[in-house]
Amino acid sequence: MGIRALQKEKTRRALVDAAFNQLSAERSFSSLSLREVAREANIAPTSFYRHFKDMNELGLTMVDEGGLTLRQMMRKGRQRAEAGGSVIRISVDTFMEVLESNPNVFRILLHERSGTSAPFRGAVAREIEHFISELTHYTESTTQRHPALARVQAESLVTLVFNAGAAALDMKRVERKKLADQLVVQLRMVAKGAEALQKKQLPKVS
Amino acid sequence: MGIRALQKEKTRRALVDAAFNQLSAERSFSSLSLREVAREANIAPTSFYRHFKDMNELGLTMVDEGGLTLRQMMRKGRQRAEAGGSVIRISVDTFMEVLESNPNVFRILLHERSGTSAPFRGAVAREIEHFISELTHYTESTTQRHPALARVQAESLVTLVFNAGAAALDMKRVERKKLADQLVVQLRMVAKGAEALQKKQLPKVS
DNA sequence: TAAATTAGCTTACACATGTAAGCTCAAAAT
DNA sequence: ATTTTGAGCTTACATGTGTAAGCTAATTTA
Repeated sequence: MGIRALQKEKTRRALVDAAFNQLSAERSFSSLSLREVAREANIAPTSFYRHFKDMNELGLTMVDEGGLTLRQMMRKGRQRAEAGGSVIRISVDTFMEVLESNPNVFRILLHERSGTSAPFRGAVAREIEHFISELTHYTESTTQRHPALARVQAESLVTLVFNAGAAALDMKRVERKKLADQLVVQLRMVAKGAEALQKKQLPKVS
Repeated sequence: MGIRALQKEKTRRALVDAAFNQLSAERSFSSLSLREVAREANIAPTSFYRHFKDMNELGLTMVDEGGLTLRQMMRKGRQRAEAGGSVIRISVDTFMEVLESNPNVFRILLHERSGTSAPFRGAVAREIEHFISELTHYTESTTQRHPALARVQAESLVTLVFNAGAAALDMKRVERKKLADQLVVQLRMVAKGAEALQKKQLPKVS
């Protein structure tokens, strides 16, 4: 990589990081202006265009990058669970830790999921689909769950986790701990329910 | 009511309606400008202030009004269910009908729930709390569910319904029908799971 | 009937935005 | 060694914004 391409990559990262750093509970991506991001990254507004066609392109990059980050960290958490213990409990704890250390990564997914840009909603939906898909396969491989049911179960779980994540963003540590406990109950409830539905549909086995 | 107060009320309604009508998949409340809303309502921009302190006040009014509308329609649906049939099925169908005829009422709740204004998030949270509360009481009165469990169950149900509603907004009738069916399965799953957890915690009864 | 109130108007201002045009000068290619 | 490329810059412009100041005219109150 030439010295030139290297510097370009560095500036591009500065732009992405600047955008992520400007996100907060009070500030969504769509409320950021090109000029603000450029200012934070220490480049002239018009230089922005050397890296992204427009703000949308930057935002979509952030969604992709964010989804990837989140999935990687959740996978790490699942590995932790292989050593023993409740997968649900450990996954929830991992999720909450990720949320605490990377709130803005989760924020952009959360906000743009119900945002006003169809491309953004699509990008977030794709990321969530990855979560659901991974979880479906995990469930199929660790239980005797019927594929279609495993899928519905995974969708429910991911929905509940994301919803709790959204609530957690507004909370302090102590409340968050309580929320995590409630989430664990919710997830166990879904798991139990899926089990029950499975038995109902396949009574011949018992 | 004097002829003057009457006209004022009429203009106020025109403002609220104008704002609701400008909402769409591509347009959130926070992206509306005071001038746009005033234009749509056929008044001068500065006259807006005769009715609302600022755009936030208009928005919070819309959230309150929207939440009320939604709850009223869901209550009507529950009455329909008293005549017989699955409460879950009928409630889901009612919800989907409401969504189809009042998409923007749901949109503002959905979007501002994860928006950038704490007051808005609070207002939406309060509306959702009403839903959860009503559903918790309903569950307690129709089953022998433990209060705390009924609450967690209701939270899960409302979360899943809202999530499905968000997805439904981007869909056409046929897809929506499929989504409704999946949602019914999810809700039954939660109900079954709650039942199972209840029996587990109170094995002495059986 | 006279005075007070007020919904809605017009005009005006300062400000932030996206982005077009065109320059510079160091790195890369020839 | 010379030419080409391109990342980043400065300047400039048109547009939409929130809202302050102050007028008008019709309703309401006294």
